[in-house]
Amino acid sequence: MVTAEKSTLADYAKGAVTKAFILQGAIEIAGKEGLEGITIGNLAERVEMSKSGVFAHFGSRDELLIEVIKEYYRRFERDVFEPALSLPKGLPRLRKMIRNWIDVSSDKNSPGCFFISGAIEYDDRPSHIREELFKSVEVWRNAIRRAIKESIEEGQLKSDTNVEQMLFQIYSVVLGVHHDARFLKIRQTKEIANKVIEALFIH
Amino acid sequence: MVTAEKSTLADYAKGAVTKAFILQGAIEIAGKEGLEGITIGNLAERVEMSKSGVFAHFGSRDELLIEVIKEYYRRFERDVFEPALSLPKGLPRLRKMIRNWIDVSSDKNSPGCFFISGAIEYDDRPSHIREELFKSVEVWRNAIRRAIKESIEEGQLKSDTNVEQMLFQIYSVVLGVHHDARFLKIRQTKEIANKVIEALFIH
DNA sequence: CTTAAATACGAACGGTCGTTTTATTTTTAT
DNA sequence: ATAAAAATAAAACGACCGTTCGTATTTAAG
Repeated sequence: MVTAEKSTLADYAKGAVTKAFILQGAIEIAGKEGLEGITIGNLAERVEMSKSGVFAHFGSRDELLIEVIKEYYRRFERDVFEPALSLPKGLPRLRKMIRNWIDVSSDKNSPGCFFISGAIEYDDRPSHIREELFKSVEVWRNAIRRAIKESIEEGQLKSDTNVEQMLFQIYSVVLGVHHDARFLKIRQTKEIANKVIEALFIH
Repeated sequence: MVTAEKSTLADYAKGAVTKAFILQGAIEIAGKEGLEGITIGNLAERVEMSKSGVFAHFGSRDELLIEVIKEYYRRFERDVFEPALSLPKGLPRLRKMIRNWIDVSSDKNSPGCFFISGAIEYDDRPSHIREELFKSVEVWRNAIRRAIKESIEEGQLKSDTNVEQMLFQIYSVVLGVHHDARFLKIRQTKEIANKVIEALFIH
């Protein structure tokens, strides 16, 4: 028998494939019910496995949630950050980052931005989950900081621009988008938000 | 016997006093764990009553949460809105409303703003609780709208001010305050926020 | 003072929670 | 093909969930 099939994608650990499938289900649940809405039970039901089967992949619910956050972070990087890298440093790239972020945060068919919903869920609850979330958020905030600074260096933002204040304003607008689009279900949210962002860059 | 003690505050239904005490405990729990963090069990423990004793005052957990939201709304009105009414119509009053709101949202010793945390908790979950929350938020947003319009009428804001955009910007800033102060625990959040608000009123 | 109503309690219900243990099946490597 | 290892399942655990019921206690009214 020719056993020369060495390392296709499929035989690269059957467990890893299942795990990815479970994480996908978990992200979908968290999109509707929040990270705290993920339970071993409803997740097992969604992926059509036994509770113990799901559980065995993670060892604890905390570890499961941490892996969910890590996976979400990877997707966020892929969908929001990396596509902006094809644009030139400075304002074009910063604009694209924000626009992608707004799209993710307002799209009712995506799970929403876990950085935002998670920040409220783990406001006052010290835990490993909170720490993992905090780490992801900080990486993202640093990416925005860098883009702001590059925009200043390129002469596209005023040289006396307060980076932290600009970051606060950008972050606030996206929080506003998340709120108005998802909770209040206001349709023209994106349009208003884009106007506000543009005004931010003109002054 | 002289039974002429008609209606002091104390004998005005013993049950109402207990109920208020329970709601106070519930608000404290929700401040730390969110509205969904309120359970009959942990609430009963906090107020040192039996589960059934607590339960009897409300008839269902949903009704309990709805009453929590109503009570929170009353306090919000008392602490945030009403104190601003002593200032003249227009920008002074609007400024005070926002300042009070920011104080409530950033103060780590208060339960935080349920309008904000609740909006995320009940993003995608249709329920009576969501409806009650939505109602409260809308009343508050209308109060802000009115104050913005009065500021325009008084000539303190430009006559071509877009009310909905101004509302979006104000709401976004407070969302940012909530986020940065409570999740990120940034200390100078209030200072930055106040600068941003002032900039909003100058242009 | 007596009595009816309001209030609170304790125990139990069926469920779901996260987790553990034991056993079985499926995949992988020799 | 066979043995080792990985993956999944089934069942049960104690804890807590919201809720119900019957009973005791406390309060208010006559």
